[in-house]
Amino acid sequence: MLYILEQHLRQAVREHLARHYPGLENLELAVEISPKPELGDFALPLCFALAKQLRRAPRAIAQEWVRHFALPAGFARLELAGAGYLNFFLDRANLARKTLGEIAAAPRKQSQQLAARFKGKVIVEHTNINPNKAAHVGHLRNAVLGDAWARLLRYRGEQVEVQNYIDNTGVQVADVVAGFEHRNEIGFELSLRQCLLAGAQSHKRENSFDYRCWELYSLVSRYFLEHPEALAWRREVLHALEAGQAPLAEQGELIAEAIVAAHLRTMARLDIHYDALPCESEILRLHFWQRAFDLLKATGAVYFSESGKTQGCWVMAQSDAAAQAGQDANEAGEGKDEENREKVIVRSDGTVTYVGKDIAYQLWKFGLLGLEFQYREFIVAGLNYKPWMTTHEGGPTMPFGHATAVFNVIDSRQSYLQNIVAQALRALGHTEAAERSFHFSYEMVGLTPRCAEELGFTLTAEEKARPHVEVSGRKGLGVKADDLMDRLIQAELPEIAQRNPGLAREMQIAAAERIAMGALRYFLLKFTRNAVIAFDFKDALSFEGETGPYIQYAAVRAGKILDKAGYSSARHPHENMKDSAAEFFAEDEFWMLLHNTLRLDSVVEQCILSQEPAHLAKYAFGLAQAFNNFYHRHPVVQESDPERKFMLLRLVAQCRAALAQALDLMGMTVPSVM
RNA sequence: GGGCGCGUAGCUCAGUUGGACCAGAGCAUCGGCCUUCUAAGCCGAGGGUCGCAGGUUCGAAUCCUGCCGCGCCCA
Repeated sequence: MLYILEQHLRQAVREHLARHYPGLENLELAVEISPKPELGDFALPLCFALAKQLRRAPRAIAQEWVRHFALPAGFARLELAGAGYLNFFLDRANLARKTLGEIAAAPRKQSQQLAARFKGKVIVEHTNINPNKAAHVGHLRNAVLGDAWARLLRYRGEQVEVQNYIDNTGVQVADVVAGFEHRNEIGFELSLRQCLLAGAQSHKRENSFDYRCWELYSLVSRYFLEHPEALAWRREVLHALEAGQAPLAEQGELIAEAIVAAHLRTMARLDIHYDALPCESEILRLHFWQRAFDLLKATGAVYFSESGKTQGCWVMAQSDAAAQAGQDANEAGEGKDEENREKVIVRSDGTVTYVGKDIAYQLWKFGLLGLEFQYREFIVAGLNYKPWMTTHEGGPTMPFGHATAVFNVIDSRQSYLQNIVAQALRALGHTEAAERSFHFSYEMVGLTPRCAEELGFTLTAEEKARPHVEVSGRKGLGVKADDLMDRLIQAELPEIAQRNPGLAREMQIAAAERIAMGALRYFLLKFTRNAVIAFDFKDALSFEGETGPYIQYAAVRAGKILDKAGYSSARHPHENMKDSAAEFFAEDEFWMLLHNTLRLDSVVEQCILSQEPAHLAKYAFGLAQAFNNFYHRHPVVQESDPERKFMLLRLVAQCRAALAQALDLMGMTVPSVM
């Protein structure tokens, strides 16, 4: 609600500017939430900017505003404060009557106030884990960020499609195929068949197929380091994968599918789902790449290199300035800096690089390739939904792709490659698509040296001195996603059992899972995207302070009060508030709390504009803090004045709803008990 | 060599497009609060030359320049 009021205020201010300060109506408008109730609800430092333009004292200008500005509906008054601040006060009682209960009891998937910005479909691509080993905590950050982003966009009213790209013909899968083929040399005891069977039959984590492959992958990687001649295995497998040659290609498919299934189950534990699973194998076999290559050649975006290091390769002209700035590729390339570089797209042996395939994929996402995938339902045991996976064996086409905007959730190390993809779109004349290709980048998750050692790895003195060490699938160094979730649940279960001894075991487990997943998701969302997370079990396993459970706890407490008081919004309709609202919300404490709950849409908008879900995390925590504070000061159920008690209950209901909504946007749920 | 990001309390991090009391939160430390709607909580205390040096501005943690340190990417 505050979002709409803010928009109305902006509109009114603009009109006032146009009428009384012609030529200045396009001045940037900063609208702030006032820090204290005495200073109103919104604050505008506008007069300082006007003072600069008009060369007059800001206070004098502010006085003119106080005299002449016509307040929009919902506002009570305007005051001048400080050296020239304009403080706007809302009509509290009026707003309370309108807004209490505005946030529905059950979380909404879409805001009533916010409208979509993009004209068509928005694709969010995230997760994208190489299907050759178990997911680790770094992958979790990607998926949790991507999922929260998709939820925010949907709430904003966007039509969102979530894709998870499967690189099933790459080096990483090849290495695992080679590992199984040569398991005797590298010292791995089980065959592919045995691993698959054991994984299907056993419930033990260590027997699961993705865990076995994690182990195998690090074994084979180490073997390659010690026996470089063995890299011939990889080349052989890679070739077979790209050509679709049995039996190696079949093994690759088997492995990749089993691992993708595992990843989907892992992510489903966090309530993360995907609409489509486009596979690299289809990019190749359905000749997506060939089409993209033809387009790139026809426009001269890529050319055959006749000499130098890149001789025999198809390359794309590339200058650092262009790659980094993105926009002005041509200008930068022709500047003084002659040092243009060439990015290899097709190697001299005819194989296409990852970027090449990525260009084809990106073109397809925008519907600019002129080719479509075929799909099959990807059925996974124990999964509560069926995503569509691309296939080369025939199947229906689906209305995937054809987006007007694309967000690629990929860590910041790949920003160079992402820029090349955007540059390729531009070179093909698709400037709009290039501008609507967003690299939703984030920093990696590293491990604190202490954490790495806890996992049984010995570090060099140099590594120990670093703030964090990099997770490495090749080294097998990392915290597996399922392990982490298991540990969180394991830590939580005794806690919930102790607090709710009478509760049925299944209910205890369900609550423990919700809390554990909430803790994990919040932990990964509270950092801003460009902060490196130095992972440590101590912080990640915490349930106190700035954590997901803290927020869930506040929501559960609020629910408990409402239950105890037998409150339902149906029994106490808001129209009946009458004058009690004015009296009640004259108290700053209550007003500030209501005000806080009404900020949700503004916060979502801020998240969208800055592409930063962490703002929502901070907001939810702050709201939980405010509610806890209120909770301790006001024993609602004991309140003797019935009119006041109803007002308190309405406020509690409002807080509960706002907390639940904020949690839902982060992919978290409110447990039934805590 | 080029590019991107970071540097804020002992530790981990926030800090909207520069703005109101010359900085906030969590953790950790210390001290209080459970016969009351759950103490996963609340209240309080200590703790910061916002990396350093200049500049722009009525006003800078925030913008510009240079330097130092760390991380990542490209060649």
